[in-house]
Amino acid sequence: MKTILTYGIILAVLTGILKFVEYRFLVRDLSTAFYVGTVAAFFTVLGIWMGLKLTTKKEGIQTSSTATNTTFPQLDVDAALQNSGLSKREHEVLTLMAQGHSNQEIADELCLSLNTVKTHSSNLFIKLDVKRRTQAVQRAKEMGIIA
Amino acid sequence: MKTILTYGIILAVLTGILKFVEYRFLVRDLSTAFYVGTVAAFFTVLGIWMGLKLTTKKEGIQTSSTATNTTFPQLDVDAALQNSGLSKREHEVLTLMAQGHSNQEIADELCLSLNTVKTHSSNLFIKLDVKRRTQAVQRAKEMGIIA
DNA sequence: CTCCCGCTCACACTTTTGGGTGAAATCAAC
DNA sequence: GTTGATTTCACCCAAAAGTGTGAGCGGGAG
Repeated sequence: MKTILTYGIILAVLTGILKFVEYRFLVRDLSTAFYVGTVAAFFTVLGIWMGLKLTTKKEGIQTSSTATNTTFPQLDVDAALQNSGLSKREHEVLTLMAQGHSNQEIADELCLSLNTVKTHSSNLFIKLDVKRRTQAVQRAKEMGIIA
Repeated sequence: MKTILTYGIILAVLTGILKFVEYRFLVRDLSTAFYVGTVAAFFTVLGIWMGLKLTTKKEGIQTSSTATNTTFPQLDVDAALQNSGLSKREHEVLTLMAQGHSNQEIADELCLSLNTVKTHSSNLFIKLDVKRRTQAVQRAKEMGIIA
């Protein structure tokens, strides 16, 4: 969540830099091909970097469907949440649950009470129609709603 | 190897498209900002896609064991058990554990006492260096010792 | 504005899980 | 024949997990 926001800010800053470079381009009359190629290469590298960061960051946020991605990863996450029938918080709990964390650890990482985590887990168990957390992880992986 | 070549070809094709778009840009006199922004966004998405493809390569670890052997099937099983460091019973408990069963259910299916299942699970936790059953399932799947 | 839903938390309770110790039988190996 | 690993089980205890109820709060829909 916070990371995506960070990437958004970085992207905005880079767009600003782009404008500046563009200004210099118009003034100094550089080669158009060179300029565009540089921009393309730069943003390709940026994209690769973002991809690396998003995939290696504790598995917490996954795009999960690379083929249909046309804009930004968070839209994919939202779509995954909606078709899973789970709320945002429940999905977060489930994700950490699948990483082998205890309820207490989940509570600490999400800054919640242990009771709240229990409530979320109970609710998502009902929604996933399971009785234990191991089954929930299994089901979630089958449905592709977690990494 | 082949993937890198594929990406190179894709990149070359996209560069060609870029040239074409550039030509259209010079002819039709579109907005420079819009054009550059489009290129930047496009290559950012491309980069993210490449990053995802390049990083999510080694997920599919095969368990093998079943299809290859034609003479002595037990050798495969024994080999899997040995390189996992688990005993036969511990592996059975782990397998059922990964299927989301409770200790009581495992005890029923293996015709064991609940205490025995607990003993086996505790021992396999130590051998897998984990503290919870969810982590054990995770680790076991990483090691490819269960389905 | 009211109602519903999601998020939060508490409290009490049961079940499950995990840790520790001990111990008996078996079986293979040295 | 002793040793070590495995399998089996018991008992107790603590922690974690799960269930049920109730309740306050904030946002979005009607």
